[in-house]
Amino acid sequence: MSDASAESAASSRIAQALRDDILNGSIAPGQRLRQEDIAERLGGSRLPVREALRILAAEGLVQIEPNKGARVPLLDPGEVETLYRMRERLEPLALSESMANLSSADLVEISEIQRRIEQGVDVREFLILDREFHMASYTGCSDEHLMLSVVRLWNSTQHYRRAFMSLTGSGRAQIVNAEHRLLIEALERRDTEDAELYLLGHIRRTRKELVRHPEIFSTGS
Amino acid sequence: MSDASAESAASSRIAQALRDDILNGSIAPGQRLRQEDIAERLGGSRLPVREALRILAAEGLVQIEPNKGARVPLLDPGEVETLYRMRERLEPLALSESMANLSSADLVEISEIQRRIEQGVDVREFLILDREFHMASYTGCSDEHLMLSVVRLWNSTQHYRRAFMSLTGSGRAQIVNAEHRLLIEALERRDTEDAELYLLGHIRRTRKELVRHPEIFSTGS
DNA sequence: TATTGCTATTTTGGATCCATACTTAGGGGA
DNA sequence: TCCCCTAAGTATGGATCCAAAATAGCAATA
Repeated sequence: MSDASAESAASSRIAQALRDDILNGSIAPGQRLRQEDIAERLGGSRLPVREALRILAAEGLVQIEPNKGARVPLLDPGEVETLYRMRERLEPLALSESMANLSSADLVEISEIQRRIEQGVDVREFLILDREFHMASYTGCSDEHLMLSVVRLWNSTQHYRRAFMSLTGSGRAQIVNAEHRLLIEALERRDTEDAELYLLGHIRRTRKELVRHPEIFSTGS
Repeated sequence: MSDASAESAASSRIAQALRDDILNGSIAPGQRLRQEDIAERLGGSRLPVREALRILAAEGLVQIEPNKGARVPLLDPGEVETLYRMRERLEPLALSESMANLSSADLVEISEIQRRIEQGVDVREFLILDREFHMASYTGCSDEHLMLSVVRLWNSTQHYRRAFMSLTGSGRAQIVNAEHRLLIEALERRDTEDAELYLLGHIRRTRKELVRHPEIFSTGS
């Protein structure tokens, strides 16, 4: 996951390590990130750690308060709901920008990811594959600003997606699979309008499910 | 513009100074930002300058390449068009989130800004007032993520807005004023649907005008 | 016993110095 | 004359040290 990019810069390497830790749940929201601890744990001095924290702050993965240090943001239900509303608006745009450039090989890969989702239903695995599925559908979108915004939204909500899945199990798998299948079919028909609509519905339904489970947001650790 | 915020942190102070310079056009897109120059010009050592550049990179005002330093991004027409499409999707959302919390005093202030726009039509002044107008309409939106995204979009496109206005003059002032008036009237009626629609149309029409003037993007400096 | 104020420790912010990578100018060869 | 290669110069990345701010703990008083 990390050896593909040029591993030269120390700050990038540290940022990548912290990013992984935050996204896979090793570092929980609300947790404070002390510069010296990170420097000792990941190697290097405190300076590249500070740069790394700035990089992550730009991605919305940590927030920095002057003289108080960095911590993983702890979001309330309203904030997550707004982040999902932003996804509803931006991701259909990313999809429409992507569709014209999607090769048939891309479509095959998307279908392959969905096939794997329908086989193994481990929560941890689902989170990874579901993200891969949607990101694969955006591979044709070459605009960096737009894709960075989309990634930011996924990053910021990753923890609450995992909390939701861990809580409810994979009971909603059938619905998700149906939505993904409809999306794939629209992509194969090259129907931008339908694809945007299915994607909007998919995200919106997920948002409504999330807000019905406020217990996700209890600081239970 | 800058003495209101707490002037304590050096990196924040430097970031604010650079932000002003970039947004008002003193530093042009494509221009390289040498750390030592900035440190000497604004006071302090190179370290807070590096932090400041990271802050600005998070806002999309500069881009940092490893071992190659920071420069103001030089966008092509396609990128600006996509940024405007993002605005079309996100800003109506920010407006709808804002409207429920807009006081009548807020509405008065918005009208006051528009009144000033219709009086003085200097290009530099228009850019400031137009931005104030729209930001004032979002004051009721308390979501930081959403507002940060909106500000990022305005920042990234600021230079091209100025280039467009400088080129075409204020010939389109009548259309802009009409659109602003329609928006204000919808806000006063507390009609979220209409307000979103007017705002979408306003941004979309601006986008179409921008893409009709590719000469804005010629690197004429 | 609870609260408030002071002190000591921890942690972040900033400055200076060194190493490394890029840039550019100059010279040599085809 | 043009291109490429080399080397000097310049700019960024990183480490260590020092200063300032915040946090936590302790004590004293109401």
